[in-house]
Amino acid sequence: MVDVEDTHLTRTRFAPSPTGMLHVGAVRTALFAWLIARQNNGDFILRLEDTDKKREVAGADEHIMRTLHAVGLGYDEGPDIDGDYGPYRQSERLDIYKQWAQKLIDDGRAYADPYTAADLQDLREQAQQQKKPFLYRNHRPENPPKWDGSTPLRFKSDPKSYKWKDTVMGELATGPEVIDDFILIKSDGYPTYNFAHIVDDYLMKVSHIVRGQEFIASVPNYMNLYEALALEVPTMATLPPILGPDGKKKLSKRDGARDMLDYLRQGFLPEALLSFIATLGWNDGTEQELFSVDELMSKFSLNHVGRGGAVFDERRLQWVNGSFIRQMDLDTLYEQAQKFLPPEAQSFDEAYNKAVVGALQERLKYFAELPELTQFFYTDLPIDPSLLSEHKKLKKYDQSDLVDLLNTARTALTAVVFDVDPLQRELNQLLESTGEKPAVLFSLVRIATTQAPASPGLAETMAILGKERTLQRIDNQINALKA
RNA sequence: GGCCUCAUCGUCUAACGGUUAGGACGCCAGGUUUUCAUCCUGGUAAUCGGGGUUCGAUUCCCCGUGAGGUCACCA
Repeated sequence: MVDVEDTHLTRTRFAPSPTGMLHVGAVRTALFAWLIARQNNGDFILRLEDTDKKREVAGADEHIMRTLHAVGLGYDEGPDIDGDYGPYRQSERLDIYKQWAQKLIDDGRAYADPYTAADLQDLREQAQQQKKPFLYRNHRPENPPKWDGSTPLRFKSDPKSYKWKDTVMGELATGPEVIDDFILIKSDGYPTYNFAHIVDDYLMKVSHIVRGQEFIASVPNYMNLYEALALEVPTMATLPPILGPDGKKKLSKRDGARDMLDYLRQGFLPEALLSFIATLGWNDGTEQELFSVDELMSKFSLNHVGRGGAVFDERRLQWVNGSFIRQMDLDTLYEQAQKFLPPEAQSFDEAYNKAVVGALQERLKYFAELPELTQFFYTDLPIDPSLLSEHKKLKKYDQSDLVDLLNTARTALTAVVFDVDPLQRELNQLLESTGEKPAVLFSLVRIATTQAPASPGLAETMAILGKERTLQRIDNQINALKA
């Protein structure tokens, strides 16, 4: 009995080859596939396409799995998560491909390639000289030898026109001239992507194929093979490229395509990363700019994915990440940010560190900025005379005036409870009693207590630092000024 | 070169043929009793070109132009 539920189940896959790290482009492909599966209560599969032993990079498989988990794109089946359709590494499915290849041979739809590499090279050059595209099928051998696995096995194509619908790209059409006899199994016994992914997608019951547009030119050939194998063609969604900063070429390592884990290591939030990446090509038609994972889940649609390439703009990512940081509650923020605090933070208690993180929440773009921004909370920085001498207001004051001002402030502060509100009140009081503008008085005290070019609000900063250290630092500044 | 695809501010993008072409990032200016940041206000800036179709084209069609992809025993 046919299980109707089962045949309609949405199953998507992410199928990288383990040749290196995962960058934005790959993660976006994974994200979209993951979203479709999740919104339809379906399954998301990770399949490792490790059929090119020459390009394979040791450890890349682990790296890929780690990245997906870290970024929150969990999969239901994969090399490290058992499912009913494994194994999930193509190198472990060689027998399966052989069987399907044999079926094609038996049907007269596959044959041994008798040419040497040099032969092929010659044929290609001939074609090039005639300014014609090279088609292997024009040189299809009349009596190919029986395939013994020592030579490539080729698909015997059936050239024809195709018209198909791509969920993202729309109606697509090509003529028979793009159909050719491609290699199914290489002479090393491994299948090509072109063959293996079709077999696997069928066996793994994949319903939607989401992939980059570099494959679009091959789709007609895939259709031809699906026909030869009498398989139903899954829904196809072809994503536009993610471009480098020049807005032309596809983003590459050369122009800054970074390992997704780098962003995590730098303190970008997984959810911010996903929100940003999703809007590289997709939007929900409204003016919403930021999306939680739940919102992506309910709002995402392949139909709203644009067809043109999108430039990856890291400044926008920073803004997105900062916005997510600002939305977090302090406990969650602290939990994720604490490991980015400078090493000195270890000798302070949690309440203190949490207060520091809280003070920075309004100005953080990503956590790796934390050490630099919080230095003065953890160590007494040396007096930096340039902070005063280059200050646009303070540089006009005599050192003795500054000393007087600091002394006045110091005295007033001595009697205050070091909490934000009392401190702020006292500071305001000082403004009145000294008749100074905040730009003078507050700047002076702020510089004295932090020795940093920037810091959170003065009252908040002093409250965290505490009375003892604040007064000590003011004294240090006074002494430096007197010397 | 053949084939396929794409084209709105610098960038991400919105606009079921009718809008002063909208929003966001960035940048600039001003504001929020200090700095940096946040936040608020304002400003800057785009429909690749040419033809059609239409009362009316960002939108539909054609031709250019530009860009990208592909034409592997890589995926």
